[in-house]
Amino acid sequence: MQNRQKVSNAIIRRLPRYRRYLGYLQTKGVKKISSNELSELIGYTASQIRQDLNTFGEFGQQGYGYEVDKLYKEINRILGLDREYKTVVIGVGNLGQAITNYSYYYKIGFNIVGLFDANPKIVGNVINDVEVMDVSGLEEYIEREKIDIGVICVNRENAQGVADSLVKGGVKGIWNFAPIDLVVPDDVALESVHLSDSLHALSFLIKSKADEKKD
Amino acid sequence: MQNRQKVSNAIIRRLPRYRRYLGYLQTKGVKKISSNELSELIGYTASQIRQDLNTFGEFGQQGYGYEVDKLYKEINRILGLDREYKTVVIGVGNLGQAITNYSYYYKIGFNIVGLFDANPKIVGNVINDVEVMDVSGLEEYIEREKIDIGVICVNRENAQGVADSLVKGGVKGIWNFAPIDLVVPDDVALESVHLSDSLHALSFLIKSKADEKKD
DNA sequence: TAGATTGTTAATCGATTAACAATC
DNA sequence: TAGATTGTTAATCGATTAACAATC
Repeated sequence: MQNRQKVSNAIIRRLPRYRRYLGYLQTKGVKKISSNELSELIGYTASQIRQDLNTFGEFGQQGYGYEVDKLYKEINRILGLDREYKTVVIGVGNLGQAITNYSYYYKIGFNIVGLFDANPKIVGNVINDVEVMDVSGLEEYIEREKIDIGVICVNRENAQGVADSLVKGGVKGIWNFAPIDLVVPDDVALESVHLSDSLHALSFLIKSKADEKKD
Repeated sequence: MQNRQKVSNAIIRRLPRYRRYLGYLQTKGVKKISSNELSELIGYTASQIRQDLNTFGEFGQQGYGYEVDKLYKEINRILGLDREYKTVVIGVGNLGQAITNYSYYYKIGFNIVGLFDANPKIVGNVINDVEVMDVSGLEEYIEREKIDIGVICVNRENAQGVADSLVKGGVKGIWNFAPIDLVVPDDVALESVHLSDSLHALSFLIKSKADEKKD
């Protein structure tokens, strides 16, 4: 119904940030906010904020501003956070466990119902009440349990294979932490967190700032 | 010397990706590559690749292409990966430990020399041969040991305080994993990994793809 | 009503792509 | 030399910002 014209990536990346600030305003008890006030807080121009929001509907009131509670709810709905997602994590090493615990702690609808690993020493362990299963049964499990999201925390070499199993099993989205660009069909959502890319960008920024000082 | 005109964020984000693919080509024994071939592999247009590279110098040879080894080295240099960084991690919970181990494993110059936590039960533990210190001594340690990078893995509430200590101690860059937009002076590099933002973007993408199917 | 602020169109800016001359 | 491919300028595209009419 909403996105007849595709939403640009730039807007998609700003949406979760709007959500964060609106959540913060809620805890502060703020009831209404204008695009100008929000601009000061979040750092985008007021114009951009109004443009962004109007991509999805008319949430404000002329001469008044936006109701914080209402806007927060709308953005949750736009982001698809008004429902629950059955989630599995594949690869229960350090990062996998951290993500599992993180998601467990921060979860707002991302229920980790299954854990998978290839290491027989780890299979059978229980983390946050969920038993670690052998990765060989992944595809069948995804299909049977109608899993929505797979979180890939295995190494680079095994990541594409795991992604293939997830796709065959029928997941709707993949959250990838392996340092590789996965190939998935067009109807499967893919979001990758490339930690090393991020660290290398930091390194570049450090170098740039050092160079600036030399001027 | 290099960036008289500021390098756009879009380019900065592509640089680590060039590095990844060039590293891959190296392991495959590929000696030379043209912007067209690289385009096919990495998914950027050949034109964009040439534009990006020429921001930093002339690395190719007309009529021939680019030498993989040389280009890889150049990009490492551009990214600032031709040196070592003394790094500390603050907050040794699940995520902090995962990042510590990850960095330890993937390190190419990011040496984790110090770990800090506020929890007395964790202080004194040893992880990868590094002892966990009390966060109260952070600033003094940063200054004394001339630490380059601080990795923030504490919760939202304590993140800005830790960042302030890091800045006062004199770090050059901060890698932040807390779900908050930190404020740091202009001469300190800041790179944040907002895991929940990333997960929410995934949620949005899943919803978008579901909506597309309804057409 | 007058003042404020949105929703939306128009103008600007920056990034990407195309084209081609330079040159290996 | 001829063919290939870079380096670089020009054209296009898309995203951001400015402006303002609509309206609460």
